[in-house]
Amino acid sequence: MAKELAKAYNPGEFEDRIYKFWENSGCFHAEIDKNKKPYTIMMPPPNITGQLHMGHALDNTLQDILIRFKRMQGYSALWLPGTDHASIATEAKIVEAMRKEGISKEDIGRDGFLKRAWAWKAEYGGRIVKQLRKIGSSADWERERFTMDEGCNKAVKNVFVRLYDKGLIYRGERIINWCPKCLTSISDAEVEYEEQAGHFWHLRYPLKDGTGYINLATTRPETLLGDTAVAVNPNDERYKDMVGKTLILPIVHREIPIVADEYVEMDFGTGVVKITPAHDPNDFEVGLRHNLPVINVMTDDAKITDDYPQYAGMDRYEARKAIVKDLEAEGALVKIEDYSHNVGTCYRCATTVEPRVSKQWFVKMKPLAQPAIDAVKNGETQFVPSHFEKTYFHWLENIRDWCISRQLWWGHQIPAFYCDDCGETVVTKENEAVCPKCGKKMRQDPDTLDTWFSSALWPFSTLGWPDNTPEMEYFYPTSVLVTGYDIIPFWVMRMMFSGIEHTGKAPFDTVLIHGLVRDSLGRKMSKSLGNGIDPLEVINQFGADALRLTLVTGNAPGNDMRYSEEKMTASRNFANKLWNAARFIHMNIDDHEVKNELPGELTAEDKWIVSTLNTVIKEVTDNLEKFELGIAVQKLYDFIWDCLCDWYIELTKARLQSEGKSARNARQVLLWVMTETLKLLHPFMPFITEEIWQSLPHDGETIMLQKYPEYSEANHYPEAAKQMSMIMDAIKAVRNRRAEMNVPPSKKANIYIAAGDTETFENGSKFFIRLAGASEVHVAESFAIEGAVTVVTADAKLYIPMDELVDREAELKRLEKELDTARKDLTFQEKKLNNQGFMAKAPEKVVAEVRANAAKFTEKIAMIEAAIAALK
RNA sequence: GGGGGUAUAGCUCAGCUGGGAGAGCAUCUGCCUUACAAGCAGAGGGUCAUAGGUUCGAGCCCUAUUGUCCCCACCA
Repeated sequence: MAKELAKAYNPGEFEDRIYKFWENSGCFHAEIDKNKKPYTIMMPPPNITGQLHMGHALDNTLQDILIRFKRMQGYSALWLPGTDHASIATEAKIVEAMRKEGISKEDIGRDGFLKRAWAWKAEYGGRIVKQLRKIGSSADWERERFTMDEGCNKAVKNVFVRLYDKGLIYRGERIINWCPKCLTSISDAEVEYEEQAGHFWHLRYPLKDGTGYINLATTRPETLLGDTAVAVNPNDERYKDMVGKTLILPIVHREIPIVADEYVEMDFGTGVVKITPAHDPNDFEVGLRHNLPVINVMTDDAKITDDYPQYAGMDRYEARKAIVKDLEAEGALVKIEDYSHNVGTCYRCATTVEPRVSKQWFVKMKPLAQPAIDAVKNGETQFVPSHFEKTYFHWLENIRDWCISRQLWWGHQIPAFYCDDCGETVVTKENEAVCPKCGKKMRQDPDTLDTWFSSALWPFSTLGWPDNTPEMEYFYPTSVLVTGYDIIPFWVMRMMFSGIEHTGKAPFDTVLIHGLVRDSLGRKMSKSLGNGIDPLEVINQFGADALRLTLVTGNAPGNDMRYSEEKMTASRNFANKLWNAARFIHMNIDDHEVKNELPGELTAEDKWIVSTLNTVIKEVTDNLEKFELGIAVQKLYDFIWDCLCDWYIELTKARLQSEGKSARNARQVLLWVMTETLKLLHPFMPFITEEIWQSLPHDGETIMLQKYPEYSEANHYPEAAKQMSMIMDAIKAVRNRRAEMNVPPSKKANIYIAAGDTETFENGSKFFIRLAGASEVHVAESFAIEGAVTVVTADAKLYIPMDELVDREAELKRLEKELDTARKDLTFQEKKLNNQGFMAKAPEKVVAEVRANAAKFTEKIAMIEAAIAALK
């Protein structure tokens, strides 16, 4: 039984209600079903600290479109959602909250802190997934996971032990990026570089033998405390004799050698570099090559250590000032230059990173990277668009070992145990360990793992791995990963090598990459700029469907897009258009018994809309299969607005006002076409399509489980389509002429249509009355009419006798102009037909098209010439 | 320094394996034609960045140049 649609489109009235209906009915849930093919998408887990932003909205809209499409196609479509524990971000948030209460981490200890963290997660961790529901995400919430839940923890331990046993995880004293504010190591990928204005301090280090000095420059004079050498290029003639000599380090007065190393550029500065292995990654490498001591001069919060009493406790910037002053006093400062250079900062807190030598855990990357490269090279996984493969290769080919230990408490604790007595290390999945040598209880490594270590396992840890679960068997490898290009190095890459290493299979068939949502000026949305748009506010104002449509329209894979309110208005207007088309159909069917199927007998216009829809079905499906979502939705937009609303509904109005079979059939076609169209559109705009579908006569509980429309040979009517386009062309031409002559729509006129195909125009003559301002329509093969406005199309010549409007001169001029255009058109086609190369090499289909065009223009020319003759 | 994206109508962007350039918005004209003024009908507006090349044919493929954006590396 049809129920009433509200007068205006008001998404706020039904979106939440429909979402609840879906969620309660369980149709988001995917089951293992051997009669269906699986289709799997793992939702990139948003951080529990996160708030829904446009990036999430885009990412989830794309995934939801794909998953709804495949679900309707009959796949067992699993979209597995979840959240990420986001170690640094979450820990920072909790530490900050505690700071306001005057408590520190140490005050409450590890267990107390973790208790607080879990409580925080329980309270706020679900916020983001609630927000994801607002945009219509049809995720399987029954399977929702968390990167720190028991299953993920099991997978993490398993992976750690496996890689350790294979020698791919090791612990070592290395130089790493250290954040003095977060007090943890961070990986190379977590360092962001920014241009900063700084200085070049030119220093003078004296030779021990008193024979002279060596000049060099530094941007960080405070690291001088940790200098253990000075380096020059081995090929540098200027310093050839110096190599091997000893210098006295100013202030500290330590003896340091001059070494030769290829790393030094002769052309830069004085060609001399001071070497501080403990505080610079390159210097560290030089130090290794020359066996230099590593002297750490800073504490973990970047203050000078007690080894240098005159600076002890100063932070690095204070110490810099003091040291520069002392250098000057000692005569070791030559000059100061302004210099702008890139400084590494913590991606989380923007504090300048301090390179630091410390003992950390690493993953050996080279052996893992190669199979991940191969999987994409051999097509096991493909990127869309494919050029992102290059980014991916570039990263993997230049990869360095991954520092995975973090000096944080919120995360997966490293499953390594140490014996405080004998120094033995045990790596185990168990929760405790006893020293195999001295039998003492061992102490677990206090550090946790990089957040990405657990997200790297997301595609299979969520399916029960390492156990060989039925889910793993059925849903893995997954079908598509949808994510932004900025996440390729952090996550895509790591999932790829993890999946291959641990399951033997690449985790996805396709990686669909999208761009960033920028503001209307093209700027990245950011908190500091305050230009972020809150998707929830947008949904409140325009509706989730409109937001989804905006995000997917005109958005090609991999490209950034701009958000603007104008686009939202346009999308909302489209929703309103569809809504009103549905209301129109209601108006016409509500008082009748209307079957939702095509009638046996179809008129030309019925066949035209059915056939056009049929083509749209085929194209949209093809586009979706190829991830061309923006193109697909554009076609639906055009079909609905242009074909269905502006043409078909208008074409049927006259019939609908009549009685009998013709009206009955029109109602049926309208209902059927609308229903099929709603199904096609449903993945893109799930709420409005459900609401309308429910209101119309239908079978089944929800549109989301209807079969996605399929192309049908029976609905293919090329002949009717051609006939209708002849009529529509003629109607457009008449409207055009009337508008040109400023004839008001209220002024009707007779129309005489001279055409070869009189039958088609006879049948279509009724349309001219409603759509072309005709009072009467006459059709014949030819007419001899004088003093009429003449309109020529490729298929017909139309006369509109409007004596008072006819300006013979103007009419002649216009016709001559049209003749000229038609002749040019013909020449263009003929040129091709006379081109031997074209005739010999162009495909038959193209040649035939050109021939047909030539014939059309020839005919048109003849008609225009006849019209001109008649006027004269 | 290395890698990549992008350049199409006034603006925002599509353009699928090469076959006479499209949409939305904006502009202009005329319409309250009983689904919709969040609408209808019509119009104007583009040497597809530049220069070469491949091809019967190039917005699309190749080369170079220019503008612009991004990523990586980090010369102390």
